[in-house]
Amino acid sequence: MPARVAVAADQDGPGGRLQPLAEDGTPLGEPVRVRDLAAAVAEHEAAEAPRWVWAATDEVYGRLLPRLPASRLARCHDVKLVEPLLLGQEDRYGQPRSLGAAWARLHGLPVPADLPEGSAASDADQDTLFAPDRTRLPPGADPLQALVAVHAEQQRRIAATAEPGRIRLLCAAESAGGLVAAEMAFDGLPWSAEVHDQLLYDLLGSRPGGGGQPAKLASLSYELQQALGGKPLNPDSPGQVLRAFAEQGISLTTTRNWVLRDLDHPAAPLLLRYKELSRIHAAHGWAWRDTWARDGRFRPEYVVGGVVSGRWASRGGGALQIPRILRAAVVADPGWRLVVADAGQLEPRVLAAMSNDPGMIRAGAAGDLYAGLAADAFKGDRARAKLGLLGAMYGQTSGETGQLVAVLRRRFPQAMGLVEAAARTGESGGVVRSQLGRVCPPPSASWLDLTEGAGPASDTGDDSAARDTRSRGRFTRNFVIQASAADWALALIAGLRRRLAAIPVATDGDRPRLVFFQHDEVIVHTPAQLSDAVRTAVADAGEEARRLVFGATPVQFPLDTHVAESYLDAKGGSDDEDEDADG
DNA sequence: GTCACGTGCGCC
DNA sequence: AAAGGGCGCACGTGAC
Repeated sequence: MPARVAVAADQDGPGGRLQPLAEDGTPLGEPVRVRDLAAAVAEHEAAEAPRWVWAATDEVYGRLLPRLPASRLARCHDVKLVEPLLLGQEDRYGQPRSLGAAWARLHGLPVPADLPEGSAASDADQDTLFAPDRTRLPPGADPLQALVAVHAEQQRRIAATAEPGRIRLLCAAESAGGLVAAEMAFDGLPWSAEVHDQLLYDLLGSRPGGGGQPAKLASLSYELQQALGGKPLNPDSPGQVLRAFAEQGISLTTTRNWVLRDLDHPAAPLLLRYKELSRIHAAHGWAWRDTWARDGRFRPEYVVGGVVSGRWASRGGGALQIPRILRAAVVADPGWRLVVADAGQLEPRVLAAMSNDPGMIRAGAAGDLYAGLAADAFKGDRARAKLGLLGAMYGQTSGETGQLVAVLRRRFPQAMGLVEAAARTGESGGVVRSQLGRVCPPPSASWLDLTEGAGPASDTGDDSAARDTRSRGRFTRNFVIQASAADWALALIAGLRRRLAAIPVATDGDRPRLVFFQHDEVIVHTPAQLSDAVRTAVADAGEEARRLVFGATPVQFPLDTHVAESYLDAKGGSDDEDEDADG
């Protein structure tokens, strides 16, 4: 029985070719041509559940999904997701990642650039040197043979890394993320047009015809204009707003919210309200829904590995920035529930686990890590403890927060030592890694030019070289935490996906589905009667992720899990998810 | 008209 | 007090 099977779909039509492989990528027998690729894949899956090997999950699996049984596929190896992880291991960061690029490198041929993500391949691919699909193979190359060769090479490269076990896990987790992303795009997030409409009506008034301005915005805009002297004013133009305030004798340098909140002038609250509503109208209004949330599902596109830290990015619809107020529109189907789980205080817990700092471990053991920190070092002032710790992880050094960081440095030397070592590595031009070994990008050539000889210790002032150096330090400081949190989250969704698939269901259509993932939070859409099974799956997956990524750490990564009909209800009224631990 | 950029704000 | 990391998106602005 093959451990793996490589898949190449035909350019058009439902057929394709399969090549059984040994675990190390060696072909077992001859490739098999099939007329119905989805049926053949489903048959293999039922028989032996191999790890599927393909050029890119979003394309191959995305096309198979509609024709696969509801049980879908368990595991894959995504060559295009794995390639940049391995390039990072080999000090070759940033090279093109397509199958064609990897194949060209393997053969010492000119390497094709990656196509811009999201563009239709046929549009962007004006040159005729490479395939019209996104594999970027030259026309002479056989896609299946190229896939088999590149995959075997990737397996060899994984084995050649310093810690093959970790990198193998990282590659598997990233590939599993590809499966999840494709399925979430396919299944969509349940979205109630009725609730969304009601929200928009309450906030903005009736939907304007012809894309005009909603009534509430028009009247706010008029009131604002009157409050600022009565001259015509576009509230969306920061320049005009600043000039209008100046004419009222108020000198501002920016119109940011935090400035306006402290401003004692009748125009300030009007402008704040205008900004709030106009943003909802522009970013998540009727036009947004027409485009992204049709037929009861919000279907964004997720970009696995779209952030260098391993976080996902999204393309279109702002999937990872759904405003809190609109979460009321995320509503389960009748008879179904949303199981919403978020990992509270994930990043400080990651820091505690990575650094093994005894004080931080103690602080987290009681449940609320910030409160524990506060009891230990800030006379119980939780807000200051939280501010200080976030400052330490983000690189804040100035102002009051800088002093809080100094307190933390004395009380939690191991934890602070870890982030500060990461910062120093970055400042001196080095790279840092996540817990599973994801490598951060090296500094750019221009960074090296600019900062040459201008080490942070030799700061002569606030010249741009020193600023760039510090900025690089903040980036690497944060990278070790953010990227390791992403490691954990990927392991979480991979394990959760596997457990959800194992939950027995009455009928095929009634399966729990992972429908949302946002850095440290997941939503599962499930038949109501399976809610408890899903809760268990979430908790078990979190525990498994902890063990896989952090080994024997005593640090817990508790998942705050709620079952509800709407996302808003599940999240409660807290305006700070870190505070959820309080109640 | 398109494009790149800056501003500002949503999320983590 | 406003020199904290990572994103995506809409808008205004200025260059072409």
